[in-house]
Amino acid sequence: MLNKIPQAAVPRLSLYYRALLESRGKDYISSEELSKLTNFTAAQVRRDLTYFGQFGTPGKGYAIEGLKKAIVSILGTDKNWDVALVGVGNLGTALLSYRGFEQQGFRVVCAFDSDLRKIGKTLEGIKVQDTTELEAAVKAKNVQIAIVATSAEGAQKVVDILIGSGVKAILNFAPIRPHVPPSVNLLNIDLSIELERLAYFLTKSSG
Amino acid sequence: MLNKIPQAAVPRLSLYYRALLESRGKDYISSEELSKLTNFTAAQVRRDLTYFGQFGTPGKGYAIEGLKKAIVSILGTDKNWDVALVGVGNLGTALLSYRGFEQQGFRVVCAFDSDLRKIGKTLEGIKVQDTTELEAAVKAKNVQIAIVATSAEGAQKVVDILIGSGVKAILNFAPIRPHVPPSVNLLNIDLSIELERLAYFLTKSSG
DNA sequence: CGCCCACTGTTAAACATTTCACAAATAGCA
DNA sequence: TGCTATTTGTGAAATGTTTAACAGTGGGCG
Repeated sequence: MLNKIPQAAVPRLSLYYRALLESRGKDYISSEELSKLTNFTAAQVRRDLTYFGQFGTPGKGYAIEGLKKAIVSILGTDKNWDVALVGVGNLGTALLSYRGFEQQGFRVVCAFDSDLRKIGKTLEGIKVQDTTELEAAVKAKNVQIAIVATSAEGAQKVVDILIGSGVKAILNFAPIRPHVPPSVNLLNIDLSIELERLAYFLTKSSG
Repeated sequence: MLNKIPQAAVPRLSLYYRALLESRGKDYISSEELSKLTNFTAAQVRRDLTYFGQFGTPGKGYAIEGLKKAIVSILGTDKNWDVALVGVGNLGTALLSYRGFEQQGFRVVCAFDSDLRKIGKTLEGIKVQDTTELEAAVKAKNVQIAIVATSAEGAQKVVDILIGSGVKAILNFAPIRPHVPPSVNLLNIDLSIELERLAYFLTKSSG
């Protein structure tokens, strides 16, 4: 397997997993069936799966339980990850109460804000700390993942501190593209840009 | 201009625009300078811009104000868009109070939920209506854009109603991939999948 | 006006991803 | 065991995107 894995194959793997969850009551599923459930082509399903290994049985298809276990192990969602949350505004608070985190093995273990009115409050069982304590706390707890939900202004500084504290992956909601070294995994969720994409599509199709 | 525009070029256009906002005090900017501000290559900057037209002056670069106006017009963020919000849970509420919407010409004009405890409440000046009123309200106000922030369970049904009511673009936060006809623009922001991508990157790099 | 310089716009090449088509492999059955 | 029906896994082709290289264009200046 010298082939490099296309970035886009990883989220598709997640979608295959979801489709498998809906396929109760059967032992095997074919790439054809998986393609119908996910709206990808059968060829792509097979190709994608072979990027990560060989999971199928010719003539039968993929053993559903085995494939589910394989995907969970590839994605790493069978492990537990401690997460630091920086920025407890509207979005940060919503993320704190998002139930999906724990289902995927993510546990928010500390939260930070620079707003004095928020520091000291307890949300979802987590006490909000001053951002000045960020580095010490992240190092002490050996946190590897951080979620940045601050304003654009503070975000790069927060990211720098996080990286200096040993964080290896960042999910960034602030509307900037922070600079990070290649060793750090950065994923941007940028609402402004998604809105502009929508506006573009609408403008194009409706004049 | 027979070339088709790569999907990924549109969000890059948004990022170029952001860089231009930071470039006060100059009249012209070169593709080289833009590339440094955005971390793309200069060739890509030029290529991307020509997908949408010819904006530069050889020997000088791009007129900043003119390019800003052009991008705004291409993206359609100079227009005003009325938006319907479905699902006023933690995330929906956070989105309602997100200030970025109005800056980009998006105005949430109605909000819906099926939870009786939320219906009738007023959030950010918007009175939450029962989801049963969705179709009538969207038709009456001729809303073209909807944000879906419901749970996975209700999402497809909500999307069907929205499309039946004339909505042309949907920003979906629910963790499913709704089926929509090709005429409708669907954009998924899927937190679960982003988390799994992060987990994958971490698993790969740290064993 | 004509030359030079800086920079764009574009053609061609490189690279990446997806689709196609089929050989190889397994299960099931006689 | 040998044959057939399925369905995988994968080379090769098609498609799509990015990068590289440079011809052409406009502006500034003598």
